[in-house]
This record gives sequence, structure tokens and C-alpha cells, in this order.
Amino acid sequence: MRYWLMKSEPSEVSIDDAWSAPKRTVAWTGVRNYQARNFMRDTMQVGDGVLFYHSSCAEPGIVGLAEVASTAYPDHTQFEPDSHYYDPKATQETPRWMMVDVRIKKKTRLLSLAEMRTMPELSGMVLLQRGSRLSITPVTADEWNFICKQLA
DNA sequence: GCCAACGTTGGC
DNA sequence: GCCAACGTTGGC
Repeated sequence: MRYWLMKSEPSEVSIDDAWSAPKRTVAWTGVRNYQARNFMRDTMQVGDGVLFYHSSCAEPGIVGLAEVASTAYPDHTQFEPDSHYYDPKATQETPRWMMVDVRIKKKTRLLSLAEMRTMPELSGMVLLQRGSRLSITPVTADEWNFICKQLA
């Protein structure tokens, strides 16, 4: 059982979008970074805990709790020429980009990035490290438990 | 819109 | 393999 923080731009897929999706589940399309892809492909398991994070918006921060709902499979948007996420070097035979399904379990209050930065318990979070831009980052059990307490 | 930080590309 | 140039992320 592992834990993750996954960023989504609310203008693309917000927590409300995911909440109202069938089975409260969305396919995590659009990851185009190898490290983030490798986390999904190599390390994520069904049932892993997910902190749903809003990025590139007025109030960035954690807005919900979710879980990994599938193993990794090819992200179909890489094959779609009209998609913003199209990758001409990817083929059906040798897909380059993978994704998992994510199921929302609970909408929470906003735990903002600014607030997280004030919490010593979270100072080691990958998310908060200088220059960290990864859209999917691992979260320790201690960080997960502490954050769940803040959100309760 | 700015810009720091990081990732990718491609010539050599 | 090096590294300069360019592109992207994402907070502010």
C-alpha cells in the first residue's frame, strides 16, 4: 500500500468533475513526463491512496482523497492527432505514455499549498521541495496520516 | 505576465 | 556524451 499526490488542473479535470463522473472515476490522461509515467507503470497498485491536488489555479492545494482504481494502460490521447496530448512518436504497437484510473473517495476542505508550507510535519514532502514540478509524487505514510487528520 | 527550475532536443 | 537552446510547469 503506497500513497501518492496527483496534480490536476481544475480547468481540465476538477475534483467536482471527477466526483460527478461515472463511478466517480476518471482516467488520468495527459501525463507526459517519464518519471511520473514510471510511477504509474511500475509502482502504483490498485487501492493505493491518492491526494487529489488542484494546480495552476487561484488556490492550489489538496481538495480530495482518492484511490488508484486500475493498473497502468496506454493513454489513448497519445494516438489522437487532434489531442493536445498527441505524440507523433507513439504507436499502438509501442505506446509511450500510460495512465491509471483514479476513483474519488471523498471531497475535502481545501488544504492549500500555502498552509502545507507552514506545517513542519510536511516539510519533507516531495511536492514542497524546491523546484519540484512533478505532477505525480510519492507521499509517505506519515505524511498521508497527518494530512488525513488535517482534513478530517 | 513573470520567471525560476527543470526536462527535452539535437547538433557536434 | 556534452551542452546550448528551447519548451514546460506552476506558483506568485
